[in-house]
Amino acid sequence: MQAEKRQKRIEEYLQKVEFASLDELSQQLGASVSTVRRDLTVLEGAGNLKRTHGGARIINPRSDEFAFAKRDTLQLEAKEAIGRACAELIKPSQTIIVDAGTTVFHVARFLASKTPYIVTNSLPVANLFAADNRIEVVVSGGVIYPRLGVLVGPMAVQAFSKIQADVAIMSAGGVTPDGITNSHGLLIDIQRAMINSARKVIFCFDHTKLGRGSVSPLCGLDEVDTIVTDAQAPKEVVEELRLRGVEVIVASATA
Amino acid sequence: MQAEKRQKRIEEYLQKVEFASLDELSQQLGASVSTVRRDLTVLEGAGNLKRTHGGARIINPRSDEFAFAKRDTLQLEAKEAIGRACAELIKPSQTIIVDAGTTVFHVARFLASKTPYIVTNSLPVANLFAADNRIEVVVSGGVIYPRLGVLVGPMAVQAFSKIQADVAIMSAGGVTPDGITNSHGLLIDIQRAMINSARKVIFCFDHTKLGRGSVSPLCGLDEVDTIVTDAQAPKEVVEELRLRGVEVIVASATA
DNA sequence: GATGTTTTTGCCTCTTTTTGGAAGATATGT
DNA sequence: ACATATCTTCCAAAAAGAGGCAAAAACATC
Repeated sequence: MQAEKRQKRIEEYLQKVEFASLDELSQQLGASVSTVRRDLTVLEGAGNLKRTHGGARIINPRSDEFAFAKRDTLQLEAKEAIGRACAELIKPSQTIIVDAGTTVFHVARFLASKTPYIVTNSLPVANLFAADNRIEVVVSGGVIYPRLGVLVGPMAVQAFSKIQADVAIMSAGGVTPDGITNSHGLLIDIQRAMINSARKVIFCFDHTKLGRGSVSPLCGLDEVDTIVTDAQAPKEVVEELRLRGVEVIVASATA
Repeated sequence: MQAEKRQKRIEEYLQKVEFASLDELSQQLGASVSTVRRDLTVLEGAGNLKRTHGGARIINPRSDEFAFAKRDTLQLEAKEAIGRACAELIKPSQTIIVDAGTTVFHVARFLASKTPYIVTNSLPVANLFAADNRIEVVVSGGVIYPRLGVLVGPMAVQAFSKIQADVAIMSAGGVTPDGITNSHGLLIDIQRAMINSARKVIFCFDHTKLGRGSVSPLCGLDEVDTIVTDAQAPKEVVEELRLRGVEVIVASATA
């Protein structure tokens, strides 16, 4: 792996765990301890890290598990596969609600060819289509939730309550047979408004989220029409979801 | 495959993943590593890439910004001077309406230190502060007007009608002793709402806009408190504006 | 359509950089 | 103070870059 890539992954990893030992990092990156040591020296010079005995600590801990990393190389293929598969479910010229979150962002990337009418509260998604004058994009109002680039608050809720859409493409913290959960309470109201305003509800989950629960309940499976996930999804969870009447699409990672 | 096409694809690919190794690119393009190496040398010369050992990285990872922010080197110094001068008029923690447009965008760049509370309908401005969790930014809803990255339509008008701000920082197509005019009819309703909601109205005009008229009238000079312009502004127009009771600040281009 | 020229491409070799490990020095905890 | 763990420094191996060269492709000319 290349030095830059490795160093970026060190930063990303530390962003999540705040502190990591050299062995841990070495294992995480598949590089030797010496190499990690050298990388840390460089990164410390850049100022984002602080080395400690036996490891490193992030200087500015913004440990937000959902932080939107635009260049989220982690599981990029899986997310692209999900994006492609989910975009295929959309018919041309439909009105589509697009949720925030990295997984849904990757869906949006494949939507352009459908010339959809898009309603979103995600700044990254809005930016994606902003320069494209074939596509009409409505941005909900709201307060920017930093790092995520989502618009939240009553303005956002109201914006989604007032509309009618063909499809809502959404994501959340986790899904179990008991329903879908999310960790950000602020988002729940908005997502509920999205679900209520859409005739069809599609959720996108990468495999790490299947079978996983999160803090706040968002909705039951009966409110979900389709779930799109990637090929590494545990089969038993997929089966369980299908038994509950949800259409589950497993996207294969073909290029 | 042709060199140009290949190089374009390299850029596109790097746009997605930020870094890529030579092997990765070679495989992605179906060309040999040597060829990719040569392409990267060319692209690096063009300035969009930076080569690293074993791969390459895009130079400007914030490519989601709008075209205007980058290619706007025209009168960059003048606009920066205006931006700095205008930002000085703002007191810490004020509520500020920030209009769309390149000139105002440059003001926004200097606002961060005032930790203002910002309300805007400009996506570029929203993006500017999206990652900064010290600053609260409210985005008006609306339909994206492509190319400019402005949110327009009734949602936007309503958003500004409902609020109360300390200052509105605005821009328009031109200003004459008869008043301020703008070319985009869609924007007029929104700008009028901004003016009505703000206790103090500041307009920023680079010198090319002084004394120039545009299509639709926006407001009279009596509704404007302050105009900020750059050092190349024609003196007679500045005088004329001052005679009509407007405070005119001429920003000097000092770094 | 054939032929000669120019450009591009892929491979080879040589040099430079990076990597992983080992040995000794330094720090940490009991 | 001792044992252990961690850091620094150095070196050989591996990976990557640079430049040269011949084959292939593209281009131009007739």
